[in-house]
Amino acid sequence: MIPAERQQFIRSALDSRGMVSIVDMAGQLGVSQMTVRRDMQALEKEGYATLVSGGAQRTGRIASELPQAEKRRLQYAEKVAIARKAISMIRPGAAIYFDAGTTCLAIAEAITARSELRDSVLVVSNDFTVVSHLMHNANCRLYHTGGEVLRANKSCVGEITANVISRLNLDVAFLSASSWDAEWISTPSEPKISVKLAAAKAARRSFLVADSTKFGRLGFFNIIKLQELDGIITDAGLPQAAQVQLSRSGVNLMIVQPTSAEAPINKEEIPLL
Amino acid sequence: MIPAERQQFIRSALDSRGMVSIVDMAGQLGVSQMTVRRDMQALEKEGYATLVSGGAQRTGRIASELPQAEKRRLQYAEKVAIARKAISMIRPGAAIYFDAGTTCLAIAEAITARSELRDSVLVVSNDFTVVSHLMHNANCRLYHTGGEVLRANKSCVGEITANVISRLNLDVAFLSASSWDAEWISTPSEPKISVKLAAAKAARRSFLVADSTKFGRLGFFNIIKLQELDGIITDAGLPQAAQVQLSRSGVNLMIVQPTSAEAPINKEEIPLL
DNA sequence: ACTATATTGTTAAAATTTGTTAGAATTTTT
DNA sequence: AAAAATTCTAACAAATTTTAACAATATAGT
Repeated sequence: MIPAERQQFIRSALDSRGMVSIVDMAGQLGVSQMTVRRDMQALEKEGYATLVSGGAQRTGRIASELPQAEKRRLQYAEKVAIARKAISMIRPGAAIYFDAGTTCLAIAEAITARSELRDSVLVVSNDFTVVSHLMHNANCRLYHTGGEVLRANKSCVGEITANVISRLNLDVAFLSASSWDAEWISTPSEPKISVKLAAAKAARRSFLVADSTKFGRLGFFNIIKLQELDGIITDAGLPQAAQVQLSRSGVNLMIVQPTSAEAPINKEEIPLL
Repeated sequence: MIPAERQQFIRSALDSRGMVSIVDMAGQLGVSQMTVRRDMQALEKEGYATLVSGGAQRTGRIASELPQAEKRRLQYAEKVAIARKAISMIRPGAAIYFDAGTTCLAIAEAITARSELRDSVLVVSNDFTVVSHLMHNANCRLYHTGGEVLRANKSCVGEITANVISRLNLDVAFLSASSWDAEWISTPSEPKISVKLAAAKAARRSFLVADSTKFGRLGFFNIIKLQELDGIITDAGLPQAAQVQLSRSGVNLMIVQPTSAEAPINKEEIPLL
């Protein structure tokens, strides 16, 4: 990966998140923090970002749009850690399905940081944000599932979506979930069921990727049993009791530790009048 | 492999990725890094790229974003006029297909300006920009066709796309074209053929919407005869001879007059997210 | 076939980029 | 306010990339 590429990655992260930390970028890009710092200095010189303690901030944006609290709520660090683990399941040239959601988006972003994967994989997704990201930041073969557009999710669901997926042969599918417990992945939304089922069936291996805050929540419809998946990737926030119970019931539980610190600390924002 | 061929390979890699590394290209092309470097120097001399550490970067535009925005400004008044006419073919509650392209985007924009249509119609499209616009600015039922993502167009094409469309019942389809003449709509891109054919077949009525500058251009593949469509909506720039010839051959030709009011002012960018 | 010209590969030194460290400065916690 | 943790700076070593010169190979013209 050449310097210009790395800086482009930081620019794109900056665009979608407003600010990024040095530790985070260094982890995702696999380079030293010093290198990231120097890249950010370059971005500052060209006026794209300004350095703040621990990272950089996109210029011409009000920080209160993406405050620290928001980021915590989104469990960003956990998602990056989950993404890092998920990436290790992917070999160059693999055919991958990404379910809708920010966790899967984090995996897609991680892919674009790896030049050996970025252009060799084949990606299918029902999520517009994921497809958009890969459309701009990778050169892999890329498919959208199509289907009925769900505005809230920026994704597609329903029979058409499931039908398209069911005709594919995939190496690995990453499923997201807004609710899961010791036994099931569930959802409140009926048309998502067939989509996730189709993806799990179409892929040789499928994994649930979901941060621990989603655990214990209950959707009205049960989708698939955890045992039927090839693994669950989640963070260490999962209660000890649940970890034991899941492991015992034969689930391949992968717990990741969010190493990279959170976003750079926000200096007090001066409200412009 | 001759030098010109190699440089073309690098050019196209540069087109789709914005930047490429020397090591990458040397590996893919099976030549020494020095040779790739010299090729890139040649590309730099002709102004196609600039050398950066470790590789080369496409000059000008950032990651293929300008072409789309640029296109949008082209023939803008004509497209708005065409859109106005197209809108008159749509009744509230209609099921509509929009082909890819800025002309169809203009129609979609026109729909969101009509409250009696905006939330009652059902829209299907293979264009991400069209879907994104309606996702944000309307509340209608909305479907994306899915399929293989064509980065240059921000749209989907291919067998999957055509197959999804073929299972629909549509009231009206608006087809775009980058090239058409007195007899045929044509395209240089093979996977677009089946998509347009499927849309024309799935819809009770289908129209070609294309500004007159596209007339007389020739794509390698002929797609569909103009007589098979229910109408052509184009602007008054179409040569008089062509107008006569088309009308005589039984084509329902609709000529619109772009008003000067529709000046191509800085139209805001549609967020693709 | 033979020479002239252009293209490609190889190498070594120069320049740049990157990683590592240790101490200074800053921010956060106690 | 002091202590602890983190982040920044600067300097140097290590790795990579660039440059430039030359040898090897290919191509074109006579």
